[in-house]
Amino acid sequence: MNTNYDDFEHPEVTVDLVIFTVNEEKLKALLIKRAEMPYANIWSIPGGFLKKDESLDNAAIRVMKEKTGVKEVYLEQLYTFGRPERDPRMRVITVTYFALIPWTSLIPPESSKVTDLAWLAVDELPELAFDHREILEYATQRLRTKASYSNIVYGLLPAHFRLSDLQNIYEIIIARDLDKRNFRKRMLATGLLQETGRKEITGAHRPAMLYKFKKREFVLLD
Amino acid sequence: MNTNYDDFEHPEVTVDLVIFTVNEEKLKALLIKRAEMPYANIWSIPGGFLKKDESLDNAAIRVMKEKTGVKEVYLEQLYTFGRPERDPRMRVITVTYFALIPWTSLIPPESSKVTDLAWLAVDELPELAFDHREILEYATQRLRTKASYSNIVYGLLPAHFRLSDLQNIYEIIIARDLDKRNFRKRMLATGLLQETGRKEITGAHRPAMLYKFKKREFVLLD
DNA sequence: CCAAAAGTGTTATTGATACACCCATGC
DNA sequence: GCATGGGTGTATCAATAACACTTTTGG
Repeated sequence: MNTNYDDFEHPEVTVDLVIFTVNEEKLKALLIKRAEMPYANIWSIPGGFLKKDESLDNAAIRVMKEKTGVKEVYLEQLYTFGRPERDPRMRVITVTYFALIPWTSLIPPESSKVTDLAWLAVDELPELAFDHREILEYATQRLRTKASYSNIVYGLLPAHFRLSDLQNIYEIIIARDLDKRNFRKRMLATGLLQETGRKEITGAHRPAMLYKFKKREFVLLD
Repeated sequence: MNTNYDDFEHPEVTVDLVIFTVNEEKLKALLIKRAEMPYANIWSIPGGFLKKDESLDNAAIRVMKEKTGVKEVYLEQLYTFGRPERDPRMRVITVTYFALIPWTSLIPPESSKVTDLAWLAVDELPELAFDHREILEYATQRLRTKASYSNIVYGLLPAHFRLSDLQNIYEIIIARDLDKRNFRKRMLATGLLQETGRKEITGAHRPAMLYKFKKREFVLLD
């Protein structure tokens, strides 16, 4: 390491989050309308400055708590962006995370009447502040890729769900229809699912078996 | 974003690299023996402070140039580590990269007579400074995973190589023997390889066809 | 002619895909 | 009794895994 500190300056470090959910048959991300310059009134992804003595993961957890009412979340570091001109005010390095939360855990759903927080569909995005579009597209890509070979979609589902809910989430994320019989066969064959015996009682049709994932890795908030 | 700067401090940002090569049938990483406290005389991975107006990628490229004589390198951002106590002197966030270079591109092989730079086998590591063991293990894991579903091992091979060289590299990385016929069949079936017609002329045996990868993604240094 | 690495095919198994009808329930 | 979503099996195809001998060369 170089110890000639004169050649260097300390950049700011922020942690920004791409928080996904699925609702109304769409993959959506939580966005915040900025109040101040630069990019006043432009949508941005939630974030905050890294605090002294706070780990990166804890900063991400803090931002999650500040912006959503959820109790647990699937959270994973995504990528670190640091183009010198990405913030016009000063040098800012941002460590980004992506998070998955089930729509059903949002309290109240479509939280309160704040107009500066919104869940927007990732394929119908408005202009975004800074390099947040690049970040969001990178996160979306990662989610799509990872969903195809792992079971992280549990982060988008409530604890108990029907196989048709699970299939629905997959179809929305990978933007392709799946065959019902093959899907169910494959999912049950993984051994990751467990019947929970109970049956839900919604509409005028046969009630479905509810399942849960045997293992889920969440970060607990509080 | 929070604009109350009093709660925050600017951490240092460094870029650290795990530089891999394969030599003597082993996966090795480039390490540097630290001269100064803390961790004086302890091995560490190469790195440096991020400079003003320098992108993260460019910082990684700069460190590569400083420590190796190679002209091109496979380079990919790995993960960002930021535990508050990871450096006893001050708060340091490190953005890590992993790099792959072919042993044959090192000039001179086992560069010069410096004793503070060494290529050490990743499964026989000494004590490492800071959290560098964690970083190196994370990088090794990522290399192993990625090698199993992509063709990034081209970064460890010279431009022209024999199929047996390629198989050898894979076997070293995934630490498992592969069937020669299946391996060759599968590799040729990908369509990523191209015969280069020429035949090498080493020992007392049938000369091998040399191949090259049709596409390789390198960062060029200089 | 011997040593050393290059090169080459077939069979069995496993996983992925395509595809259509009956079931349980509420109204 | 009808509308709604729940639930099930088989046949084909593609990919993977197991397995052993002949060829070309230098010395």
